[in-house]
Amino acid sequence: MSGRQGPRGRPQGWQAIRDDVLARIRAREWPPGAPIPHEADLAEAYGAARATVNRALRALAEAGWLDRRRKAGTRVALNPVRRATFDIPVIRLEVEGRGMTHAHRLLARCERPATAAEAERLALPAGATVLALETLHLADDRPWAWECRIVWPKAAPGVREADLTAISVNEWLVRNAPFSHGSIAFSAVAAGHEAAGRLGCAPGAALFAIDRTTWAGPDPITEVRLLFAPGHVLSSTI
Amino acid sequence: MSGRQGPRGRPQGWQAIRDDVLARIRAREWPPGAPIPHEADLAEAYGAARATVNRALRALAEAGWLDRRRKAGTRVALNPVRRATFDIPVIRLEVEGRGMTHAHRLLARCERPATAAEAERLALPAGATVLALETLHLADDRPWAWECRIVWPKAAPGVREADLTAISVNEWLVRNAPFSHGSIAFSAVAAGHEAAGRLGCAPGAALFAIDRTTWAGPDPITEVRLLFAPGHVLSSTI
DNA sequence: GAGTGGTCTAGACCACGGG
DNA sequence: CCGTGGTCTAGACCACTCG
Repeated sequence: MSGRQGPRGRPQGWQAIRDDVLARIRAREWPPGAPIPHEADLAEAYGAARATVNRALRALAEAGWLDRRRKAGTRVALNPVRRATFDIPVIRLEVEGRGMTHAHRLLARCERPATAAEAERLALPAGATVLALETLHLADDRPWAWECRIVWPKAAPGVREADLTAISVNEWLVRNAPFSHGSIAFSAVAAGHEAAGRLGCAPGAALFAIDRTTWAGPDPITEVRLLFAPGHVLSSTI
Repeated sequence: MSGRQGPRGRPQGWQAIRDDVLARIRAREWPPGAPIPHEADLAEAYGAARATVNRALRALAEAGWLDRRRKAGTRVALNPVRRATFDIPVIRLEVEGRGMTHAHRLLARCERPATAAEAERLALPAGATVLALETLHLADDRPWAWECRIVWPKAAPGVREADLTAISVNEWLVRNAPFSHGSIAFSAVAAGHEAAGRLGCAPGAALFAIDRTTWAGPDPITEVRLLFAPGHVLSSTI
């Protein structure tokens, strides 16, 4: 996403228009809530085609700076909602990306009927059998994250036969069971006795938690809770 | 981002192409790492202009499904990195969006020289004076989040004169000091005695923390730590 | 060097939704 | 109703980068 650049690294084309419009918003030339000129007018002003202006304004709208509506026109967003985006990599790559060595241990693996609560959350048929897995991820031989997961084998064909000691479930699913959508939630929880034992920390320690559920169309693939060892930080730029 | 829809809600145009390509990726017709046909070929196959195919493929590349490089062509991404995006709204709107009433209390406000650590993190000139603020956000009269912040008035002109009891610093800055970039980090921390007192929880309770620093070009605007009352969950869809 | 994606243009049609 | 943004087309030039 570098974009065309001029002699001194200054963007050209639609990116130049985007930057100029953004500069005017920042300079309060077009204050929050105010309408900005129509695409056609801007196109003439910039000496560009309307499609080029459209490209620039669309980028600003996607970034939250503009509100665009047919007929109503384009306005500077009242509450410049900023979005933070996080990549969700395979845990192994996340660990390796921090310069550490990753390993994992499959602590438990069993097939059992889904509990009533699980069946409801995942819209599973009554009495469905799920694969329950517990994995400990290590970074440089120290506990990194404790992963508790259930998988619906119907939506992840082959998972029963996979050697999940060689490749972590996490990675197997990423490669073999692409999902269409899902939900993710971040929170802070106190370590229970079991988590404390797995992660080698004191009971009650503050742990960063990620809960994630993924679907392939109407079928649930997996539901997982990740508890990270104390001190874990998830960061990004905005 | 609704898109043109056909008779039964099926996307048309570039979105139809995007969905079809995505379906083929999911169906392993084009497995991870494999090249997909050139834009020109796809345009002919779909009976569309190349620009339309380009729009579809660009959307898939932005979403992480495809890797595109000039000359090398377009390939299915090897590690389908998924991104989670979170909106960062004004706290008041976040609270109200959950159906509660928001209020805030300015607990402390003082101007003081930046500490050495702050000056280094924020690249402030030696001896710079910052505005230090402490705010408690309430939802339905119960503690919601405790906000500790420093602001560099030079980058937020007018903040000294603002009545921060009427409008929270958070909101004032969003409206009056747009930032160009910044960093954000999520973590879990144990409540100290002060935080426990502010948030009305037990010392040592697991709290969800957000640390954020924002800049206007080369100038730092503000650095803030938000500690949320126990049980806070940040969720999103992917 | 040459192939591929990135972008621009000029013109056109159309869906949406404010008034 | 009808203005505005959303999208499509056909053709063109160009930047990047692989071989």
